Amino acid sequence: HLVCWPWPLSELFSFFAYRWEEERYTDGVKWKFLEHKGPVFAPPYEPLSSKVKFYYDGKLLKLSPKAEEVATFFAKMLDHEYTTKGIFRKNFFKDWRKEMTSEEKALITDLNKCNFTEMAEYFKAQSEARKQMTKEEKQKIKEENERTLQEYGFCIMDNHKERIANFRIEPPGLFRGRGDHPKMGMLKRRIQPEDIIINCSKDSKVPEPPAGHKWKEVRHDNKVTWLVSWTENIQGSIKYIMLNPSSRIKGEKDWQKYETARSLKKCVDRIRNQYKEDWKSKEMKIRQRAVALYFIDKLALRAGNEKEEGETADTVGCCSLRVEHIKLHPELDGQEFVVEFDFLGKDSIRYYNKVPVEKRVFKNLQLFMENKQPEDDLFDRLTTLILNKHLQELMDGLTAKVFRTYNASITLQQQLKELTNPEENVPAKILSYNRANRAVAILCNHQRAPPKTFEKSMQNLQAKIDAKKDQLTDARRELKSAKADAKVRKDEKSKKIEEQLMKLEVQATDREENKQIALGTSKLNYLDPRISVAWCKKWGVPIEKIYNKTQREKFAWAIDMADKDYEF
DNA sequence: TCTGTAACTTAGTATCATAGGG
DNA sequence: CCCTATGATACTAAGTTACAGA
Repeated sequence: HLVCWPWPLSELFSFFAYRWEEERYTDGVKWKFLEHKGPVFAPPYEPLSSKVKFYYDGKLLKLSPKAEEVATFFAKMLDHEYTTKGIFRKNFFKDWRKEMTSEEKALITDLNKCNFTEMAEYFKAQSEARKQMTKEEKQKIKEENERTLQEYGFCIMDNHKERIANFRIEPPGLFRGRGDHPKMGMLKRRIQPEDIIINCSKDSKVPEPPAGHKWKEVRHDNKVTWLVSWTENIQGSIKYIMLNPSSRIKGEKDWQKYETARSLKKCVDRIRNQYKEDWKSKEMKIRQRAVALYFIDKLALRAGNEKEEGETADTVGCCSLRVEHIKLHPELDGQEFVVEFDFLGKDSIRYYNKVPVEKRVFKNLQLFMENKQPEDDLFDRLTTLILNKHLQELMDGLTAKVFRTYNASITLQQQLKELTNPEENVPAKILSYNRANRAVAILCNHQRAPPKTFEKSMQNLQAKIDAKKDQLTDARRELKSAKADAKVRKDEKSKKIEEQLMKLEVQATDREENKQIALGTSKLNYLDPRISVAWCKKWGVPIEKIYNKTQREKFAWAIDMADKDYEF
């Protein structure tokens, strides 16, 4: 029979014990049996009704189906700011023209003369209509989605029925990278079965391609975890369909990641002493490596691989920092040796920080910057490969990103110890948890755009608080004037209101502090879940207050494993 | 040993679903 | 009961690291 996550503790342990002891999977074998139904393709394009008009240079023009499809991609984005950006428009227009007939190509030579407004309005009306659907219509769609999920959303890997993460092929559309992306606006082409590589086991039932089509390839590679792959046309990179985080294969990997971070804990002092020594090395290469590692450790910076210029947005990590990204202040606001960082990191999120450093680090940075232009590499003798090779020698499995995991998790554990007040009630404890989580998010620079409705929602909450305060005043007045026999009842009532007020105030504080901070990323990717589970058990906070259903599924292994005394 | 590519994790945001207040 | 604010989920881009092959 098929066993789904979350499985019982005994089974989890016996499974892993079996794996390690019997070495069931050696040499990178990831599974023995894999069967699935293949991907779900994007729905085919439905040509617009002729009532929806497109105008070129003020004149009505019926586009060929291919050109029309691409035009609708642009029309759907019309009220986004980026359709006004030069690069977006240039890339879009170039790719759109490739889809045109020769007649269209000859006629349509200027994007500024294209009028997409009727198309845009048509799609807006469509989405309005979708919102206005009756309950029954919505229910029907929901059931349809559920059927698709049941058919395509699961696979069998070894003895488990597992949820697939992304079983739908990405639909065609216009590419919008993050930040200043040189390829924004390019056409992301439609993926056909002929583009798809299927991966499954030899003894499984191979998924059928859609009628009249063939797969590009069917392979049986059990050294990888993906079920389906295709090559995307913007960067030429490979996209994969893989399993959900709740799956055995992902959970096991996640666990392993935190175990590696815990082994760093055991030797981090030695490594820190070593890189401090290396600041004095006579070899420039070693000094650069040591200063970079110090940044990675202290500031939780990413490794910073080299990137191909012009292919992606101009972002950097530690090893790819340029001279222009830091400023040295021998003295700033009463502090000595301050380094001011200002650069765009992953997803073009700005990293801005002023950090006092050891004198020796400061002097080294001055040295690295000597006779360089702003656009030159700060660490010109260093790459992530060199750094990771060095780290591998210091500890088995150590790479630059382990420091982020380690520092995030250890920070959570410390902060929880510091901030949790045993006397406080559950909502206050949860505020402490969120504050500990927040300290990590700040360390890892996990930012978000303040929600559009932020101000309004704060006002609403404040109004609720004010109303509750009035209610409390009334209740207390009633209590005072109440007769002896009603006193107890009235007192309970004010107590209840007090508690509600306190809850609201905690909520307001939490929300305010969280305005531009995203907690989700660290919670999902950096914090050893066993720390949180242990904290919940220790303080009697229900785990549901910390992890929602999906998160509990992802961290099922940790929920089973950790007791209240777990130490990262 | 170097380089390019494959594999897999990490990331923010758009969209969807639903709980809870009016 | 309906509506909307909010949390959950879907989506897919953008990183890191492992690894194959020249």
